[in-house]
Amino acid sequence: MAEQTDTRERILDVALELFNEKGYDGTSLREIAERLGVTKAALYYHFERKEDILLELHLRMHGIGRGILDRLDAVEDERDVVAAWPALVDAFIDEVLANRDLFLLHQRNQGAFAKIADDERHQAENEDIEERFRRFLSTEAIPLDDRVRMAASVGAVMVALMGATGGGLFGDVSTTDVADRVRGIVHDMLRS
Amino acid sequence: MAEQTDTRERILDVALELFNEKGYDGTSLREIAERLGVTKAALYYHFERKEDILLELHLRMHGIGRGILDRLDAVEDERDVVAAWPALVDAFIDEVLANRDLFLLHQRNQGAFAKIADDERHQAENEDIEERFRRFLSTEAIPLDDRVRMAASVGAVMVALMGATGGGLFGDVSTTDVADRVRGIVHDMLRS
DNA sequence: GTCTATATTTCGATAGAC
DNA sequence: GTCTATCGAAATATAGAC
Repeated sequence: MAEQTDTRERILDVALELFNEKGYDGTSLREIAERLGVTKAALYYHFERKEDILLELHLRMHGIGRGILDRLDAVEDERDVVAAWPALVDAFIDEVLANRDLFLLHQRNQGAFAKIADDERHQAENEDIEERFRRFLSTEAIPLDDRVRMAASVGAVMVALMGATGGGLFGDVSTTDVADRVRGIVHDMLRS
Repeated sequence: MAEQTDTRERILDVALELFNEKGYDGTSLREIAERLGVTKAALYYHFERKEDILLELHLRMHGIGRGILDRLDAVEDERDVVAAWPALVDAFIDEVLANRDLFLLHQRNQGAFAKIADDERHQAENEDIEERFRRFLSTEAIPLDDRVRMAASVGAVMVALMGATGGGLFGDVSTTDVADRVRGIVHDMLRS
């Protein structure tokens, strides 16, 4: 069985593609249906609203971030977070490499996500991971310099690595090659 | 005179606000007009098309980036770019501090900008600054490690500094305080 | 589950009075 | 320079046959 009930999966795949190409708002259900080879109405069998497609993709992104943040929460003393950070960044890099499209979606459609953030369905389950991340970076028990370093390391990974995988930011260089260098650079950045 | 002919300026201000809140595509002219206290039709007296509002904001962003990139082009030998980079990042930080909303717009609406990039009006004058930036990072005469460091430094500034100014990423810490630390961190990052 | 309609809303844009 | 009124297009969403 299963055979073709994974139309739902195919919808999500195509939607993710198109949302990254033209943005969430700039993508119509008609376009998704056409690229998928079905009609618009078929999409409504699988998702009640267009929003729900974006929401599901958001939740997957959420699951990825949660694994990392849980490891952050597991650190007993807040001041030990700094020591734990390099390993977490490595995990983050692995996730970015494996789920680049999802991270790209999140980065490029913050406006659309902000809209559905108010939604009950969204607020119910999960606490926003960005919110949890923010709380860590507001912890006064951690020296400000370390907190800025942690935030900066995330930005460094995002720009250097995401640019390398998708846009060929560095020309014809293998992604793993760039990833290794990013790891080295970020680790250096984190030893204050 | 001048008195209220700067409705044009107010439109741009409100549009920049809304584009950052809900994205370019997610913002309707009706919303802009409402927040401004005028009607939709009034907007069309100042701008022929919705695109033109975005385009004007884009051109301002462009003017900012051009100053920095020109200094990059002024470096004779490509391999000296690495040595010149720290000073350029400092200039970049200054611009981000002074024009945070414009940088946010550019970061959050890459898709919308890509659409108008094909436009004749846009292509005429200026070559896209991101394209010029990309070309530098593809220059094989510069060691890959240095190029990744340069890209990473931009990401570090964007996340740490933009987060600090807008969202209070680090709690109640002054922006200039964060900015100084970002400078230090990025300079460290750039001495290979 | 997917289709052919079609209802409903909203958007960008224009015309013309003031 | 701003308004009211409206047009045409495109979008989301629904109804009902198959």
